[in-house]
Amino acid sequence: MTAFLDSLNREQREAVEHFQGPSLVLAGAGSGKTRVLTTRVWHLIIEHGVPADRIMAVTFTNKAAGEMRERVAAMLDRQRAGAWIGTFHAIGARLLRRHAPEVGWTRGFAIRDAEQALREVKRAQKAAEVDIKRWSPKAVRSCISDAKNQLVDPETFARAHADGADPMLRKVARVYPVYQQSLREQDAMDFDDLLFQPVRLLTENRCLLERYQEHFAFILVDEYQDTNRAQFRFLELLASSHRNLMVVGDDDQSIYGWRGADISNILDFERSFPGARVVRLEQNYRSTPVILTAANVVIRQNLYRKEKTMRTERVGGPPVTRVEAADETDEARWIVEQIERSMLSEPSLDHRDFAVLYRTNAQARALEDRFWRRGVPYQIVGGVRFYERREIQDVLSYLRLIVNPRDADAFERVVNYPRRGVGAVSLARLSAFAREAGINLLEASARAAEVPGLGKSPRKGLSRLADLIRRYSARAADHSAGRVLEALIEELALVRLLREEGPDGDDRAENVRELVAAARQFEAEELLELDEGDRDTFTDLSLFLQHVALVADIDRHDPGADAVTLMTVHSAKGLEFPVVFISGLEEGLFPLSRAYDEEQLLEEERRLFYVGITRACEKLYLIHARSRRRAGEVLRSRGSTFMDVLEDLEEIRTDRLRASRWSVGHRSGGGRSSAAWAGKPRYDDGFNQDRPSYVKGERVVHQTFGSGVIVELSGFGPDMKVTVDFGEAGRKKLVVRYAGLEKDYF
DNA sequence: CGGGCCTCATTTTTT
DNA sequence: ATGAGGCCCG
Repeated sequence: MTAFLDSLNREQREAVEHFQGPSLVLAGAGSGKTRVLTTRVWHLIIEHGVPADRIMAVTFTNKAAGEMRERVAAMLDRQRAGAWIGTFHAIGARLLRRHAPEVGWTRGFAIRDAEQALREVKRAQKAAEVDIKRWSPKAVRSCISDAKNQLVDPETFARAHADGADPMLRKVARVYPVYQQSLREQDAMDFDDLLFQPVRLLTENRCLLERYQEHFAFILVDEYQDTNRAQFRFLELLASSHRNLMVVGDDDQSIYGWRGADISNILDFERSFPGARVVRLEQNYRSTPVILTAANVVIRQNLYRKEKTMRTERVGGPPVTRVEAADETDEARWIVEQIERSMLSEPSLDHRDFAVLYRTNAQARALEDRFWRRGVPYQIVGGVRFYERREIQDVLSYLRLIVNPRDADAFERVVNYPRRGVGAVSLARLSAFAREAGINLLEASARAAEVPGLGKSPRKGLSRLADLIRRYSARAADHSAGRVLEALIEELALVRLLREEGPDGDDRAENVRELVAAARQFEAEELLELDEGDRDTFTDLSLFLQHVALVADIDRHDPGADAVTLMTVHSAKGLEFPVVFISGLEEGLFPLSRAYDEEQLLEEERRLFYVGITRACEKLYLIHARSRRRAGEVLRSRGSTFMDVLEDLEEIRTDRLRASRWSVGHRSGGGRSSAAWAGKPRYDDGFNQDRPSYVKGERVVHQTFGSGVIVELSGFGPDMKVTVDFGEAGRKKLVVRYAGLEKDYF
């Protein structure tokens, strides 16, 4: 039994054996933190006799949760574990599945994904008469999301900003309450509600809070550096009485600041929980010292962090290789060839041992093209997510409507697919009727005959739809999700419909089939792990939808597949590969140009680079291209300054660059030489006299915002931005090359 | 009401 | 470059 403890180093053991009180484990990359977490759960159960279900372990991804669940179960040797292990969102949802009525929803509430939420924002903007063109729904959604993550409810927000100085916030102050009201009417929550509403629940219900404080005697949190305000508050509420809270994280790997993650949660943990025991895990078990040194040197550039240096007992290792390519095609070609070369010279390597990481999903395209053409197996994680594909959303919307007839978003998606002759006009008439009668759209459809002004075909289409949903709702009561899904697809002849759509139809039909398979798999595996109470309360179909709403694309990554992994650096967090290529290491791309504005953003980009480096066990390649197509334009670029601090690099140029006469005498960093192969670069350097330059205080005219005064300049070259005060229209930060500004000479 | 054409913005990362 | 969304016409 002590075998689990004996295999740990001193610090890991200290963390595992920590019993009561708060504790902060600063776990560097590759330091075995998952092992520490799982072993501690095991230790609490076996050594201290804590009942498994009184332990809550929170992770960042479903995948991490699954891994932890498995490992704990394995250690406990088939004793039913029963600990609450999951993401904040999953755990929040689980609590709400029990108590939602106390905050204004039913227990069967639907969960809106990002896209559904966006449509909801648009509807809310229309209802609140906030121009959708002037105020981008995406920006509004992100404002609302920020507010929820800061635990600001619609009323408080409206009170604070309705007459505020910021025009954007003034608009959001009108939209947010409408948006939230609409969600509630449809019995739906967005992702942020899964954090926000549990906090409300526990704050407003003293009794319940005490019950759960008592129940969750021990709380463990993974990836603590990525928690936001709402998550912190959730933990604080539950842990404030017993303070048995262990958080594990690495401030150097905090890369979700843009999503509201607050790095000060981890930096200030000792202040929030005085007396916390701090354990540092600085021993790295993953990478060669060469790679580790590179990582240390990079992250040391950051100021806003807790000082630490990862060390390893390993020795040697090949140098980090810096590769310069001509453009993204050349870059992709070189990477694929290098993988083939490596596998030839090192027969023990499999495709699965390689990963190609990049900053933005758009970069996957050129890479995929090359892998595909060379016939090298690959798997891409991220990009267009499976569950967000149009055909999948269409089918899922039927299921959503079957489970929850109040779901107007699902209704609108489904009402005219397949065609039922119901367009915008009919829908408006139906909505008006429904509103007047105080019923939902589905009920209104069942009474289509009474709706004034409806044409013959919409009338017929609507009552058929109502009938269809009614039949399937009945069927869902005693049939599995897979069966319901299959019957539905059959009845709607969806496969044929998709096939007839054209070239992509077959793929789409295939995806729909994959969805059926996913439902089947859910029933065979995941369903069994759920609460018995939940399984009694909800239909299988409802449980399937609850599950689908919370799976991310990274969860679909199969580390065992015989394929090279292509993914963003963000997605790669928590993973490791023997050989890692980080591609697109260019100024403006990695770091992304917008990060130049603020030191904090730049530090986050650097942490992201650090995360990328530390994914590699044996060999690391850093690749940059001299020119790259981005959004239709060819941009010239130079190697990322992030690489400048690295020493002892092996430096390579691709064949194509060597063959090009332009590479002779090329001044690195200058980026002045115009290359024949790169097409006509539109932006050469920062000193182009054809481009207007701006100074503070200058007057400019913008097409929509009118005349304004420049109050600030930032960025440089193609990324130059100006902040302009347009008076009535407010202050805007604009990218010069897109803004189409003209000088205002009065 | 639906199809096709045109414009426009996109260009970050995801539970 | 490419896709999504809006607008107009049949």
